[in-house]
Amino acid sequence: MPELPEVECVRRSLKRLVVGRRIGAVRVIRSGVIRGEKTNDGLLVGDRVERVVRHGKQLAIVGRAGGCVCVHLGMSGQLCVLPRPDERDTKPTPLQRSNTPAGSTHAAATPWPNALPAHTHVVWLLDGGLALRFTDPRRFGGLWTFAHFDALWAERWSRLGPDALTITPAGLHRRLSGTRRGLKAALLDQALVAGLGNIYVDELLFGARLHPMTPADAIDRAVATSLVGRARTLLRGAVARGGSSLRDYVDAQSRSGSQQLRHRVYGRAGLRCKRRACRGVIRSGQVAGRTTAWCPNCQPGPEPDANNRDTYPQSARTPKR
DNA sequence: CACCACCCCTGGACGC
DNA sequence: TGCGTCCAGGGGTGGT
Repeated sequence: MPELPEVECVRRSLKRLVVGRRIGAVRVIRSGVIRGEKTNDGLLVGDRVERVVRHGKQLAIVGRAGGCVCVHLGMSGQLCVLPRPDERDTKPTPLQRSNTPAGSTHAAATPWPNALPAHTHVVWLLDGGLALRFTDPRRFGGLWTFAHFDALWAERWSRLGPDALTITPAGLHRRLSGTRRGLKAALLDQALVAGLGNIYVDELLFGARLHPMTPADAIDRAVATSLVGRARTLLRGAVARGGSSLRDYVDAQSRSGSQQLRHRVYGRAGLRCKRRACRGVIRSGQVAGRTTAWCPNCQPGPEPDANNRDTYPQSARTPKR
């Protein structure tokens, strides 16, 4: 669920709360979520947070000594900064213990926060009495540790396209003209442009009045320019509203956003098009393997492949506003 | 290269 | 009320 705006909101709130703080200790509850060195060094223990960087949907917490932890929130990941419980509050009770996955080690020499919500995988203890928690029920997200920020770029972020907020019209045009895929598939491809997901691609295509199956290489320079402008407006607006909180998205201060109230097609299958002059009904179907919503009036184009099942009736049953 | 199916995983919605 | 089933979603991988 977190796409560029939500990840940017996490970055900003995280930056306010953790930059300059020292990481005193880390507790790894589920080590499987960490790829790369699972050592104290890899997880910045003993280091001080220098900055928090975002590219596309990914974050990096960079330490002063140069190491960094890349965070991908996947579908349900959260990074939350909270006051760390007092030592006297951290004595595990039977109830709290039952939340702890079997196999986790309770090396309780340090005052660990024990009253952890379910699906908490990693907890960093910061100075100033704060704790940073990584939680992710569905575990589509994860952490990648790197000795240097450059290594994160070399090994991971270089595979991504330009960030959706900084891509140039010429850059997008060139990249789109290199593929015959539909716009929906192309814009979801993080190697083409980084940061867009299912929600914002649908919203962007609606705003630009482009059908999701429009061949990407049919986009001319002028339309690419318009897409870049619309994407910036859409994404910046969403950041200003704190992102889209559909299910469980919150920023590092546990605040939810309100952009979901402005969605014009996503989650609105079966409902009336919000464009005043349009009487259309939003439909949805499978495009590029994703549930896709569009207005057939505002976004004329081919119907999806006849073999694709049309999920319209099912989606219409549960309009998410 | 393009595109597909499949997998990862859980909670929420739904049907009975 | 309670249980089974379906499904969303990003991204990686392996096959066609």
